[in-house]
Amino acid sequence: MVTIKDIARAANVSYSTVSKALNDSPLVKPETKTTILNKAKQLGYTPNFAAKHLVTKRTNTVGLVWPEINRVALTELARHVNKMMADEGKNILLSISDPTEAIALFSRMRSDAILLFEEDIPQNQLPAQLDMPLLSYGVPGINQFPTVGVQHEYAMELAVSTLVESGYSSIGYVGMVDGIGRRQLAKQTGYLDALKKRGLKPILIDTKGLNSIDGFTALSALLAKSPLPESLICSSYDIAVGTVRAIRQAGLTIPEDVALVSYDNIPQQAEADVPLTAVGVPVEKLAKSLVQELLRLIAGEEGLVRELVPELVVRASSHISKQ
Amino acid sequence: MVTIKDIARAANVSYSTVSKALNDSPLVKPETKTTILNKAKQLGYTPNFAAKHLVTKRTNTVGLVWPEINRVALTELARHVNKMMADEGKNILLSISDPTEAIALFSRMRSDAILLFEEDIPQNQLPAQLDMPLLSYGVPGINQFPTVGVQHEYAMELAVSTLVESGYSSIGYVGMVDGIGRRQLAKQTGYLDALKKRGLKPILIDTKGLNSIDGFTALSALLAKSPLPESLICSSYDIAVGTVRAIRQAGLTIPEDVALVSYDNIPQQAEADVPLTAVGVPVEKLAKSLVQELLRLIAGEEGLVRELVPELVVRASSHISKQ
DNA sequence: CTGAAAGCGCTTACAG
DNA sequence: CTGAAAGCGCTTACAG
Repeated sequence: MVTIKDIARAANVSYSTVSKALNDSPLVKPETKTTILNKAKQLGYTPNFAAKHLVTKRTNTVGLVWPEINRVALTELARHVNKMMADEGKNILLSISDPTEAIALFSRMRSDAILLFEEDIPQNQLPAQLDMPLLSYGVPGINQFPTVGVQHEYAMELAVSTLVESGYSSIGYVGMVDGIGRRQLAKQTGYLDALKKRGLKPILIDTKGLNSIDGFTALSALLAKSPLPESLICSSYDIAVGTVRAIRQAGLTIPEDVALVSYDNIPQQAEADVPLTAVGVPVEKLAKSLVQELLRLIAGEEGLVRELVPELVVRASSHISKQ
Repeated sequence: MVTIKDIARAANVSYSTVSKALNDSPLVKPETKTTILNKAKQLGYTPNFAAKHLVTKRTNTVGLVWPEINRVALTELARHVNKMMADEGKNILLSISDPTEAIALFSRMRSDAILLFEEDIPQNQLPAQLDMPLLSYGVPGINQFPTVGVQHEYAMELAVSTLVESGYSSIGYVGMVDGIGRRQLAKQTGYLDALKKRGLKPILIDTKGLNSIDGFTALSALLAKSPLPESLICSSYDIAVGTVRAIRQAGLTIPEDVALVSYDNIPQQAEADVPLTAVGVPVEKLAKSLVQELLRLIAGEEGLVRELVPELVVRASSHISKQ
């Protein structure tokens, strides 16, 4: 591989001058700079990350630990974070290995920071001393590192409240009910609390899975044996997609026959078969918050636990058109 | 961060001895080794990848370029490759950036090799000179780097042939028909050729997408207006999942009312609602082949273009139980 | 068996 | 503006 020494030789300067030119230092004469840059391109020079890192102590790399790589909303979030970090000159590198191994890897690589999409890593599964900031996206409480989370309970309160204001008192919840994963559990709890507070009867529809097809299957089964509630809250975008299909399949109309509010504030909700009313922290805000926290942590500032406030976006699916 | 010099100081030896001990060199006395290893653990030492790489010229890292991160079968493949490379002491690092950027990143990082899951990168979008082996998983032909591919056409021949042998002459194809992506196109071509060869009439059912829900929607729409073909070939596991649901939803039985063969040879096929007959290169074989090629390339051997031979696994979905 | 020395490819004070 | 020197954290011949 070509190094700055090769360029130096080709351009007839010292390699420290090459280094400065490559880093666009004002200390080098414009003409020299041009010559050097040309030679570099001509030789097909690619800077050596490792060597640079060794002296600068920065890798400009953030490790993302995400063994699952699934869910539309999480993928969307990863995409935004990747893009926004790139704009800051930081590269996201993803590992799908077990969290413990992935963290060890990023530690050896001296990533500037680690971002955890895996929510359920107890403190004791972490290396005893990790000289590296770590940020978790998830539900605070299970461990004590900095976390960006979402007020899932409040999101459900918003969802229930908009339906109640529209006159609904029969409100079902479509989601994975057996509480695998703290995020799912928090949503469900929020729903139950919001109904209880209003003296309404909860109707839990268990999807037994998190894919759109699971939402579809649960709703189809329900439709086959009993009428639907007047309105439904879907626990995620994926679930909502399946739910909508099942409802339309049965010849029912949204929102006329059943109103629907979906979790996950992502643009895809607007492009569903029926534009979906959604609650959740807008994915751009979530990504921005993660990126800001990451940058703060990298800058050596104190880690925080933050919970972001969900927002409600009303679209056709929860709004009954008067005719 | 603690370095080998810190350990040397703590263990009262030179840091070159520490280096040897850490690498389990036979040149260092067992007792000294033990002392050093203990001190290292005690101090929470993590080796610095960059420094090591700088001298050894190896990063033991393979970059995976996969902007999409979707599809069950691809995720399954990534998981297998990740695991098998880990067993070889190599770490897979995934980038979801644009392929060009991702490749540039892995180039600066001096990955030992790059694996492309993105199939459609023309040669001219690559850096002029990439001093690094690159392996593509996909359809050979669009570029000229080493490729591991699948004989999609033969897979479809297998699928059609097993159905024909079971007595079917009405065989539909469920998939994304407008040819986005060369993998999809190859499957479709294989199907059309296999039918043509037998003088059978092709029936293309366009899913207009690659998610399970797209398969479901396409089948539902079809069921609503006309009877199904006697048998169907689904272009992927995701599509098959949706297809099966739609068929059962309509009160039909597999394989009695419609026989089904699915693409993608992954264990998940056996666990579908109906165990699915599947064609494709078994995912472990595919992963093994990718890993072997990668290791060969890393060892400096010549790059090849290989196409693997799909296999047929017969399960209940294509087998009519005589009663 | 142990240690001193050179060097991997860079950046960055420091002289000139 | 340019270059020589030191040093980042390691490995690996080479002496002892």
